[in-house]
Amino acid sequence: MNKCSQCIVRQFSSLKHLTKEELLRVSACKTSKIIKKGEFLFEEGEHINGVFCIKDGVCKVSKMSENGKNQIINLINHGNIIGERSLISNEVSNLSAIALNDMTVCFIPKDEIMRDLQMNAAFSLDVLKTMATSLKSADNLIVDMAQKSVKQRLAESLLNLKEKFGTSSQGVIDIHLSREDIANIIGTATESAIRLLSELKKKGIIEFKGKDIAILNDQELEKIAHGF
Amino acid sequence: MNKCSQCIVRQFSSLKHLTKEELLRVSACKTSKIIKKGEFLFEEGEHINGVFCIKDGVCKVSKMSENGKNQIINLINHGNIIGERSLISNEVSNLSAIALNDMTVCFIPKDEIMRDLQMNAAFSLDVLKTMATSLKSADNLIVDMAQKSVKQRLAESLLNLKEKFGTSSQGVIDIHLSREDIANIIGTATESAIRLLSELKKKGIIEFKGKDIAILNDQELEKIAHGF
DNA sequence: TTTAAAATATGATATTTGTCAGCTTTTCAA
DNA sequence: TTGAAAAGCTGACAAATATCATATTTTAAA
Repeated sequence: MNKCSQCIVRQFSSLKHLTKEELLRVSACKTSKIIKKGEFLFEEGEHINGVFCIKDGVCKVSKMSENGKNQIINLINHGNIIGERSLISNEVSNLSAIALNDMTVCFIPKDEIMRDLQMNAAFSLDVLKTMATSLKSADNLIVDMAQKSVKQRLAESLLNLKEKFGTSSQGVIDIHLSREDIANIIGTATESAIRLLSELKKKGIIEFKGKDIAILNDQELEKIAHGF
Repeated sequence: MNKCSQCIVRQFSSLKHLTKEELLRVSACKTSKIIKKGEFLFEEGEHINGVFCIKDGVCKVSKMSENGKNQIINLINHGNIIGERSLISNEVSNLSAIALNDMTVCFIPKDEIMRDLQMNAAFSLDVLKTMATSLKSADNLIVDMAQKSVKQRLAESLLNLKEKFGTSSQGVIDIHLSREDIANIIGTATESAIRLLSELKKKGIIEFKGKDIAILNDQELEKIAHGF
């Protein structure tokens, strides 16, 4: 079994504040899992009872609206932790997490995390800080959703994806999303997303072949995103 | 000077987890302020350097979008605390807070709160819980903004306002908002908000005279909010 | 490999929402 | 008290977006 002390998640998450002894305990009680592309990490309404450390892969975090449409709230990359909120608020999850590609994750049971939260102030403060940052992005997203046009949101999302996942040698953004997923990120109909992507392509601002998308003109895309 | 131990804010916020000694220290270093209707509690980009306890009054928490339109993210009632996020993330505020009526607030400087966060695990865990809850509502708001129509959002907002602020004897919701503020809550143009309010009035679902708004038919409004 | 299902694409059209203009009512300070 | 400014209201129209229909391409299972 792999040790948590060596894990990528430890480097990038609040877990870096755990002591050696705490890490050993976590190592001892964690379970490892492979989640295949398209499978649920967890579902809306589910008791999670712990947190997931993402060692490899990416998942989309989404929520069903009352209209029956899915909204993707966030994409979570390897190195990150997910599920800590429901654990802290002690409620069933209000979100679903679905693997976008094959994932390797570890599951740490609730009791261990809660114990560390209570005993280790540095850890607890760092989790607090992470949540404060999440709240800030959530606020920004609320404003964007409420006030920006679909075109602006698409432009911004493409830039965010490039920033978050990087690009391959050819400038292709390193994440493969269906048109439906893109639409569900920006909060629009799939057809609208497709149309606007085609429009950006026609204008030479982006290029794509299937799910391989490359941004050719970042500046122009930023202009659109910021409303000039 | 009033003691924090008697304060309404203590009853309803995480401060209830502070010990007697901690409360005394807070009492000693806090400053009291009157904020008049329309004045800023704090502004976007400002270093807050502490938290505000709202003893009386209501403020709107908003953010300017890049399009130059204001979005109201939340309304904060007396008994609550505001400003803890920027304090925790150690950044300038990304939000503005403006008094909707005359307010009485106390300001607790950053150092005192940070000290309590580090020393008092129960307090820190409760702040964590509060933030987890805020994140959940933020997620819900993102989904609503992205997926619901303006009409749905208006219906939902009216129900939320009634729930949050209660009603007077005549069924009038106990908060006075301008049409512009209502529009900025639901994320639409003022004219659209006015039009939809008129429509609801014409259908007998709500009644209003100026800023006095009463819901006559909660069920029907819920149907609209939930998309039936 | 074949083939059915899913994803992508595009046109036509309907609906929603925003914008602009002009008018009335309310508010508030001189 | 009054008059200017702000807020509220409504109509006409424009722009953005959703929906429906249908065709094409891609994917994946048999």
